[in-house]
Amino acid sequence: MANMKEIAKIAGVSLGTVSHVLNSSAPVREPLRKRVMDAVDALGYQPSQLARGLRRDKTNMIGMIIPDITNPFFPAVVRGAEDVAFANGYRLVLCNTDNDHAKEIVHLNELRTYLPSGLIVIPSSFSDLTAQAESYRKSGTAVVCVDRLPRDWNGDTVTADNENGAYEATNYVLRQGHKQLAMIMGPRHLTNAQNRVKGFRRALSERKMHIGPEYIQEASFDQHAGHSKTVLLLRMIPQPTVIFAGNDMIAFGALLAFREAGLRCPEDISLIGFDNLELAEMTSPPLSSVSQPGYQMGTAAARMLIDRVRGDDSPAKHIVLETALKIRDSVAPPRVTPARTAPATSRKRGKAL
Amino acid sequence: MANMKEIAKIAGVSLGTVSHVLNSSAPVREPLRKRVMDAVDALGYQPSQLARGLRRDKTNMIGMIIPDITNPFFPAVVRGAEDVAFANGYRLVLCNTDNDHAKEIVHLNELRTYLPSGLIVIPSSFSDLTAQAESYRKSGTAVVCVDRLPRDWNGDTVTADNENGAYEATNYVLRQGHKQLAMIMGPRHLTNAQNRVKGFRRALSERKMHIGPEYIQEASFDQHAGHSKTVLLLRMIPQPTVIFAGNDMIAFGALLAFREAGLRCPEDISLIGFDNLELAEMTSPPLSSVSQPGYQMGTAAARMLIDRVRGDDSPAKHIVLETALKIRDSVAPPRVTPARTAPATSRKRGKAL
DNA sequence: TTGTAGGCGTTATCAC
DNA sequence: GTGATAACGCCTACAA
Repeated sequence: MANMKEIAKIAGVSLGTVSHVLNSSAPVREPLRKRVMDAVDALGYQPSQLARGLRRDKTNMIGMIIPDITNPFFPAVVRGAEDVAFANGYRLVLCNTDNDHAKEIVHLNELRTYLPSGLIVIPSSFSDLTAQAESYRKSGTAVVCVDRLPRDWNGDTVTADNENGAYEATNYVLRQGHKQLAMIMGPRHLTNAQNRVKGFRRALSERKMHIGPEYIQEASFDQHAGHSKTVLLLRMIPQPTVIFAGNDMIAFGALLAFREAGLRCPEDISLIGFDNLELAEMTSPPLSSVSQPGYQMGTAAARMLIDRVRGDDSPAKHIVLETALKIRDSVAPPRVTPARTAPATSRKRGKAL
Repeated sequence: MANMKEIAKIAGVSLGTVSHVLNSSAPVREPLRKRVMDAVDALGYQPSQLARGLRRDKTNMIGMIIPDITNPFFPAVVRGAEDVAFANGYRLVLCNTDNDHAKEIVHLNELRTYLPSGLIVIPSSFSDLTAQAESYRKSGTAVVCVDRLPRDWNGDTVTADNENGAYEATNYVLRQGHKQLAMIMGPRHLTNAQNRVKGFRRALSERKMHIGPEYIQEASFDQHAGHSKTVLLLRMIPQPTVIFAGNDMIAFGALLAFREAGLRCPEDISLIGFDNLELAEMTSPPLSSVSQPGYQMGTAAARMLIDRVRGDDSPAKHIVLETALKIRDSVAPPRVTPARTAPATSRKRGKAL
């Protein structure tokens, strides 16, 4: 790999001059400048980011930490962040934590030794990310938290309006006449899951409705967990007439459980999700879901981060993006059934009793 | 950030000794060693990967270049690669090319200046990646190509047995009695798409069947393209009774087009995909698809790469992973209809004529 | 077994 | 305007 010294020799100038040309750190007379540029082209020279980073105490990397690249919501966020970062000359270094707190710490620590310009984090838990990130910021590295927030986090954030999204979805379901609602929330310690429950509860209490705590199940944000919690809910009496899934992956799992139980959706039981993944419209039936602008969350986070890197030191910003209810076919009015009795179509129930 | 000099001072030893302790590059007597380790712990010292990389001419990064993080097949491969890389102390730097050749080159060039240990590439096209990668390898950086191969590539590879997978899927469809087949292949220049067509053709020609070239449509590997090519195929006379989609994203688009055209799948028209994404079982109807082990492709690639980094200089290896036909509900025997006439259920056709 | 010193490729500071 | 030169943090001969 060519280096500056070679360029200098070929162009017949000093090393310092090459640097000045490359960084416009000082005006250089045209003929010299041209000779340098020619040599650069001839050798296909690219400055070593390693050396540059070492010297400047900062690289053009932006570290991005996500819980699970396998959940399609996150790639959308990543794409948004990547697009903005790339366009501004930054490169995204992606780290997957697998929702594992320990792995998150390893990544955080190691990433730091690469002196990234900034960090975009979708925390894996409430973690003590705050401490780590604080230390990042002390060393001049910007950090933006996205989607969910760690405990006591007081830096920049980009989130969706989870509470309101859930509130509106719940109201929609209630307007359809449902009385027996259930929710499969995400992990209890994640702020986005918490806020979705909050919206759900608010809609209920505004109508003076109350539901037992067993109708709000906790589950990790994946299909498998969605499936097993749905099985559980279907056994309850009275059986819920609608399930609000904390995210679409959970909803997909629920759909599977319905099918196994011989329940038709939405005739026998309704379902609504959160995220509005691209695939929500492909399922059977097409899933109604609260749309969350993943791509925009990514672009917003990256833009904010880059502003910080470039010197914006205003107080912490909190961007909250709107959600939108996407109505498809998975919610219908409940069947009319005698109170306190589960619908006759529930095969599972027969077994459970 | 603490550095070795500080450690040396606190531990009361020289800088060299610290290095020796950290890298076991020379035996150090226990008391000294302990003092050094204590200082390391006390300061939470982590060696600068930047400086280390500069000095060693190699970092612990593995660059991974993928076409589109948004297609769920790729994240699976990434996860596989990440898991193996992480477990071996390497960090994956993910770059998204957006199927854009120019972006691929930018990433390739820039990544190199970070001196990664190796590169895992899912090429965005037949590109002249070969030239670039050759130059990587000359500088001692291992490169493994996954899923699709660039023209004239003669280095290590990990692919699925695309031809055979397509061959078996086609045979399955033929056994169901279909005579009017169509295929929406992926991009013509991608080797995986080519091989799937090859398998498709082989199955046909073994039964002495012939189909017109207009029944093999080219499309990029996404839902949108799948949709529009399906619309096109549905207008043809005779209308195909089954569509073989080059991948599941295309199949999802086809499903949407069926729905718009008022065609029921599989009663009116059958469909089969490739990849067997997790969501294939969630669609309406659940999609039959050729399963491709994405995660394993990732682990195999990473393992191979790490072996190379560690000195394996045997001749180029080519790992080909088996596919498996996953039968669900999207293929049924064709309707019995008068020859040369499209089924009466095709509304689109009415318009097209 | 420990310590010293040179250099990896840059950039920044300062003479000229 | 241009060109030396000293860091940045680390590793590694080699000397002690």
